[in-house]
Amino acid sequence: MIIDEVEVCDDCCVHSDAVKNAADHMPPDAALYSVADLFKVFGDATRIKILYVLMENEMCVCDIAEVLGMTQSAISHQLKTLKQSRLVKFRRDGKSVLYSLSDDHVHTMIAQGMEHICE
Amino acid sequence: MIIDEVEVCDDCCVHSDAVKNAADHMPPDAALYSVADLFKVFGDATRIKILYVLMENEMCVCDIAEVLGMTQSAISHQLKTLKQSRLVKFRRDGKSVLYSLSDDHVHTMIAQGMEHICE
DNA sequence: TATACTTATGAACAGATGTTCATATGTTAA
DNA sequence: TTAACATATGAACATCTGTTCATAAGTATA
Repeated sequence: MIIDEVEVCDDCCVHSDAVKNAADHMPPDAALYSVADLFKVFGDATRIKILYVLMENEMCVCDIAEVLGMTQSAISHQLKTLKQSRLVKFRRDGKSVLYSLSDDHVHTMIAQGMEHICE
Repeated sequence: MIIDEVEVCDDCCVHSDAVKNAADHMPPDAALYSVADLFKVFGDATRIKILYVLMENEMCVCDIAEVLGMTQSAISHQLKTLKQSRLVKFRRDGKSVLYSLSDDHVHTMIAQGMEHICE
């Protein structure tokens, strides 16, 4: 049996009502890709570390680099990603740029993740 | 000034107390990598779609494949990833293997993510 | 303005990731 | 047991991703 160019089994198609139901309750594709992209941002140890550091203090780029033992460039690149996802905000303070967490979602998200792996 | 093989600025090192504080409050590296890995699993649209489908019904592999319009192989590979992260569980039912969500963490995590992108 | 300092960015490279294809494994029914 | 069905898996391939290196852009001080 061929449906939408994809070959599927016959017995399973007995569940076609379930298939239909699931398809109907699916959020729009754009939303699904957006959430996936958001999680992708959390899906890197360096970025998680940066977020943890910023939970303690507002911090400049080179301080973060020092805490993590990484280059300024690497941190700056990652901060750009975090900015684009609106997970961190920033303000200029003289020569430095001070980064901090955008809102409480970051706390909540990470806490939720930690909870899962600690079970 | 050189610290730990990484060059850092001098002015920023005025914040060395903040640096020290942040470093002290950092969870162990293993935990950080584990959370990142968990988020990485959520960081793919196909896997997000699979999880959404499983919110509605317990489902077999080829039904999921049909809903998403993807090959059985692609879905099976992704289900393996989801199993390894304990996000889905499964049981055999005759020839089929029925997959379902492991626990409520999945709901909570995705809801949290959705909330963030909808702001 | 000139210099030093802090951050941002583009290109390049290596390693990771998702899908496909072919096929193996496992289950049921004839 | 044999045939048909459902799922799992390994290898290969193209794409994506994170870091490095070099350097540009922006800011403050002499």
